[in-house]
Amino acid sequence: MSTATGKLIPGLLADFESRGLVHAVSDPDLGRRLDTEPITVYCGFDPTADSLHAGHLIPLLTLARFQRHGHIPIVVMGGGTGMIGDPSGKSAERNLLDLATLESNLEAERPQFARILDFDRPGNPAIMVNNHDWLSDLDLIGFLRDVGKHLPMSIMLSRESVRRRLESDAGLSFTEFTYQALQAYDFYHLYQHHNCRLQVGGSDQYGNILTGVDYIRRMTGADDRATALVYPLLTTASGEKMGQTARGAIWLDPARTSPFEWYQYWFNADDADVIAFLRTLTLLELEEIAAIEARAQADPAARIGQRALAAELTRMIHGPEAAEAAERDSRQAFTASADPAALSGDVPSAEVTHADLDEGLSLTRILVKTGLAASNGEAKRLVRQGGVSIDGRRVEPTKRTIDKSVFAGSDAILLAAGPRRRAILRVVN
RNA sequence: GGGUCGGUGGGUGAGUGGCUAAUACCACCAGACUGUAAAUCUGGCGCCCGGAAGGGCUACGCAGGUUCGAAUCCUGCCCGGCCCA
Repeated sequence: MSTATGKLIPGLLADFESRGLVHAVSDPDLGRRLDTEPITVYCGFDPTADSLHAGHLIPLLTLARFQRHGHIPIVVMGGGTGMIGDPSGKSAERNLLDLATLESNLEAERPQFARILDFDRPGNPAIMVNNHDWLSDLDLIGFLRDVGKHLPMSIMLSRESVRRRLESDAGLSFTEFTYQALQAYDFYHLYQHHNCRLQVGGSDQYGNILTGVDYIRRMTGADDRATALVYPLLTTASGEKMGQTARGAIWLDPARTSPFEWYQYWFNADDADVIAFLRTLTLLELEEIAAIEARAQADPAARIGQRALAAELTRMIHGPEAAEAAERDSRQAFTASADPAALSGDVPSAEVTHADLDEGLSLTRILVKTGLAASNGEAKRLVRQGGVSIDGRRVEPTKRTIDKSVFAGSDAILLAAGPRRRAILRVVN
């Protein structure tokens, strides 16, 4: 983390391996190369939303690890390829995004990258480029002659992502098929203009990246090789995509996923996942993680791993103050004698007036208003099933309304829905 | 262009005129047990109104039509698979 500028720290590939972050490497010599010279490495991101989400943490951190070891990371925003859509890992043809949307998404994500990568680091600053800048210059005939000519059809067709889609009912359009050619061209462009020698990505990208590696070799004939390094696609112990919930992705943007919710997501990680998450999703040293693991095993009920994971990730994405607040809120909101007035604004909340209270409030509406239930029906169900409590006391399944008596003189109450969701209801005037 | 098969709720995928807000599995939610974990068991899982009983609305690619009644039949269109050209 605190490395002298430009100084190379050896052992990077071994560190990746120890963390379980190496699925495949195309050059067996990569470890040595990384230890002897600074290498420029890139990873592509498709700006499909106006925020990054938890699924982007691994690629983001991968680049950060390179930078901290003295290498130069390039973030390639897929402004051009985002208009095409990568078939890898997708079961259906993707919606194409228009340029204006991509541009605004890209701008929104830029500061999120800057939280993890240092764009001003002396010696090896991170670089961000948009592949629209060069892909949009390509003309069809030039592309077919200069790029397409060097891409063997047999290899491109044999790619797992392509084959699977061709065999599926969804099919594959020429446009999507072309994606790997554009990605190959990206790599070549960066090889030429930024001296980029390595591309990293998820294992589903391996074929695409190798297409680029081959293309560069054909074009340059150089033995200064372009290389592919891919990490395994992480799933949770129950086989789910990491960072996805039934209600959708969890986001880095605090307006989409509050720091409290972000903290809670990681706090709720399964025991079976938590150590792997610490290794792959944080920059904590392996020895430190091993120490956490030992303590966690000695006392699983203390959820030491989850605490460390949630704290570390919240600090990384939202900063130390937000992390401390999330920790405090979580401790407070999940004890029986919680004081709702002491909770920060990051805990979901809603407000009612004294006049509302005098009339009597529909419990159903309050649950919806605080976001604890998505619809009135869901809220009623929740109450009927005994899943709601107020200030630590179970609400009777037959209860329909609440009045000022539940506030007992206070101006806020803590609502709980099930074991792991909390919200505050405040009275205001 | 011709033929043929298909498009169902978050996912997979049944259903081929009323018994179907729609089988099953997964995911998800709640309860019990726990540690804000896992496993297990129980219940639930479109939207609105209602304390409830119940009622209303919307939904099976899109638009029309037949019928007392359609996810199911007919016509046209859109999208996709496969075969032929």
